[in-house]
Formats: sequence, C-alpha cells, structure tokens
Amino acid sequence: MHFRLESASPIPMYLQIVEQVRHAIAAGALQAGEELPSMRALACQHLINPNTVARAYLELEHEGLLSKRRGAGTYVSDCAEALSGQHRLRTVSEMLQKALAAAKEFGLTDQQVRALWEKRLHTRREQSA
Amino acid sequence: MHFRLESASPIPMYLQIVEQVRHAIAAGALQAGEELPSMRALACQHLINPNTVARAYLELEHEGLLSKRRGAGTYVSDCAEALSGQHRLRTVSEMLQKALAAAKEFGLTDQQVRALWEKRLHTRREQSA
DNA sequence: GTCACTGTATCAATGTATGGATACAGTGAG
DNA sequence: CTCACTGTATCCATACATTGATACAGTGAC
Repeated sequence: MHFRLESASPIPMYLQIVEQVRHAIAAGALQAGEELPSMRALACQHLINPNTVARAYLELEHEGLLSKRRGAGTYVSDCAEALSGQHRLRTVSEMLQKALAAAKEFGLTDQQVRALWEKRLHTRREQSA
Repeated sequence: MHFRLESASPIPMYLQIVEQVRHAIAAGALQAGEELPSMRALACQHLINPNTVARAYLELEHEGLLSKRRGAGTYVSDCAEALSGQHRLRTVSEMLQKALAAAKEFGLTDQQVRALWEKRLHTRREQSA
C-alpha cells in the first residue's frame, strides 16, 4: 500500500490516510486479510507522528474496514469490501439527500431541481467521456 | 426582522444570523432597501457581543445581500433578491455536483446513481406531502 | 525468558474558530 | 458644533481539532 500524503494540504493528515485506505479497499487494491504498514513504519516513512496514523487506523477500524491485533499488526477486515460498497452508496445517498433538503429549504420547485440534476448529469457524462 | 438564536446550538451564532437573514430575503420577508437592526441593538437584544453580529453582517455584505453605511445603518441591498435566487440555485447545483463527483470517485454506475436519485426524490415528495 | 516488533494510552504543544472587551471613526438630528 | 447613534478595528479568552512526545502493554520468533 502506497500513500501520498501532503502536510501542506488543508485536509488533515489522518484524514488523508483514512481516505486513501478507503479508496484502496474500494478499488480492490487492498484485499481482505492483507496487512497494512505498521503505525510506526508508516509514520517514519512520512515523517509524521505514530499517533496520527493510529488515529486514522482507529477510524477505519470503527468503520469496520480494518481489524487490529495488538503486537501483531493491522489487517483489512474480512467484510471490508462489502462494507465499503454499502458505505459508498450511503455516502452518495446522504449527499443527494442534503442537496434535496437544501432545495426544499430554498423553496425550489421540483422542475427547477430536476433541471439542475439533468444539467449536472450531462456535465458529468462529458467529463468522464 | 425577528431572529431566533440559540447559543446552545452546534451552529455558531454568527452563522445562525447569516442563515436567517438569507432566508428572510429569499422568502421576501426582507425587502430591498429595508433597514436591519443595528449591530448593537441586535447584540443587546440577544445578549451577545456586537462583534458577533458584525461578523454575520460582514459575511452577508460580501455575498452582496447587505450594504452598510457607517454611522447610518445596515440595509438590504438593491440586488439582494436577484442575488439570493442565483445563490440558491448555485448552492443546490454545487451540492449535486459534489454528490456526483463522489459517485464517480466511488466508481458507481450511472444506473446506481439514478436509482439513488429516484429513491431520494420519492422520499422527498412523501415528506412534503 | 528475551527482544524486537506490534498496537494503546496519556499528556502536551500548536493552530484555528468562535465569541467577547474595548477603543476608534463616520453620520445626522438637534 | 455636540451628542447619541451608526459601523470598524484591535486585542484577548476560550474551546476544539490536529499533531507530537513519551511511556505502557501484548505477540511472536529465537
């Protein structure tokens, strides 16, 4: 597992780690049971504090993506891939929910909302093409 | 203009003011040219510091919704309603954009995204009914 | 057991967000 | 002008988020 961490980024280091691990699992680059770099190893490699890595791994453990064994190491949990899928769907769903809530709060009509959606959807297709 | 401010809320006081002014303008409760309560008056009324109100009014001024005259008072700017409309559309559009970006990042198919959208749209209609 | 490795726990340093205290400066009615 | 009102600017207190320093505790190869 290779990390690209930028201390200058506005995104906190521990979140960069969290997101990159999540992404790697989602993309299949990290398989269930695979071992992650130890907290100290990763910390040394990127000149950061082990606590920072610990915090990232802890959050990922809470999400069920990682499972740690004290004295042994940190591993991708068995159900990581399934959880990852659920997590992705839930995340996008919640973002859409919030956008719709804002639209309602703003008093936009269904027509206006649908128009925005179609516009964005087309923009997206052009970008990915 | 009546404010409902809760110091216990997780939303900062100055943001509560910002949002309520935005909402009042969007709803037409505040008309162009109308005067807002002075910073001190509003601060005294809600037992907060004038600086907090100043911060809210400053942000609203940056958005173009308010215009201040030192020594005179704070007023709803002439183009507030138009700006408000643009702002609402842009905000919702950006939220949809972010949701779609996340979906793309997660590798969700167009079908999955559309399914989530339809589901959320139906939920919304039930709620508002 | 010993030792070098794992993760864990506790406390401190720093930066930022939020809100407050206080003094400064412009406006306009009298 | 004078005075009571406007907004403005500067500095401070507190809380919280982020990161670091350091010591503790479990594992497993030898």
